[in-house]
Amino acid sequence: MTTPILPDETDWLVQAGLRPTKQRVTLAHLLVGDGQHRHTTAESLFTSVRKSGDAVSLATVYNTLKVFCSAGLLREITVNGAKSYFDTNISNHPHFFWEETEELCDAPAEDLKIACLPMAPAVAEVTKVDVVIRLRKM
Amino acid sequence: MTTPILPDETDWLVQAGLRPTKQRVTLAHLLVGDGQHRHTTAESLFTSVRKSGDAVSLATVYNTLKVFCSAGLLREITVNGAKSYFDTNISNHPHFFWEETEELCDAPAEDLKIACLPMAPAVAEVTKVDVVIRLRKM
DNA sequence: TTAAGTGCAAATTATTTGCAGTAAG
DNA sequence: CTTACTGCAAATAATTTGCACTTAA
Repeated sequence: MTTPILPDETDWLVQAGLRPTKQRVTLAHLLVGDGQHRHTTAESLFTSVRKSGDAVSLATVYNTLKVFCSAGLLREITVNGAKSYFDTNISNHPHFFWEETEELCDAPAEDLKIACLPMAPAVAEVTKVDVVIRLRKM
Repeated sequence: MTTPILPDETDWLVQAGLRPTKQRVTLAHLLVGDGQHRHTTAESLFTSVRKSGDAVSLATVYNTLKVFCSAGLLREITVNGAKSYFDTNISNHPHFFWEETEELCDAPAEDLKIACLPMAPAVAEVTKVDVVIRLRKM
C-alpha cells in the first residue's frame, strides 16, 4: 500500500535543500504530513513506516533523521540517556517528559518565563537552553 | 577545625546505608574526597581510578554509580545522548554544557529564576526540572 | 551520467547482566 | 557463615558505518 503523497512534504524537503527521495518523502509524510507537531524516536518512526506499508530501512531512518536535523527541519532532544527524540517543532520551547512511559511532549512555551539566566562564561555563547519538566503520574 | 575520626568517604557511604567496601571507598574518595563538586562519567571515573593506582573494574564503576544514585548520594544527568553524567551536587540546579568538549559544569542556581513554569497536567506531579544551558566557545 | 542516497550487515559506544568467586558483617 | 559485592566476559540497546547497489537530477 502506498501512502498518497501530497506536494507539501516534497516542498518541505526541497526548501531545505534536500533531494526528495522516495524514502525521505515517506518519512516527511509521517513526520509533518498532518501539520501536527510530534516527538519521534528512530525506532518509533521505523514502526510507523512499517505500519504504513511503506519500506524504509532502519539505518536510513536513523540517517535521515540526522540529515533532517542538520538541514534545520527537526530538532534533536536527548532527555533521557541512550535515546534521542526528534521534534518537528524547531522553536526553542520546554518539554514535559513522562518518566514511566518515556513519552516526550511540548510544554507551552509562553508559560515559561525565565526571569534571569546564569551568565555564561565570557568566552562562550549560549546555543540553546533546554528545559525539561519531568513528570510522574499520580 | 576538627580532624574526623573516620575518613569522610566511609561516613558518606555508611550514612547513606551502604557498605563501605574497598571499591566503594576508592570511588567515594575520587568523587567527594576533596569536598569539591564534580561531574563524572563512568568512563572518566574509571580512568581516574586507574591513574590513582587502585583497581576497580569498569562494570563495578557503572554499578556503583547507579547504587550511589539510588542511595541519594549522586544525581544522574543525561544532557547529551548516550552518555550519563553523575553530579556530586544533589541539589536541583542548572548546568552549563560545553558542546565541543562535552564537559558539564554547574551554573549558579541563585542566578536562575523561573518566574512561571508551564502547568503540569492535573494527573501528574513534577519530579524534577532540568535546565541545561548549552555553550559554544567563541 | 554521476554524485547522492539507500540497504544490509557488521562495527561502535555506553551500559547491563549472569554467574562464579570474594569479602564484609 | 551468609548474603551482598565484585570482576569478568558475554549480552543488550541505540546508533553509526563500510560498501556495493540504486536512483534522482
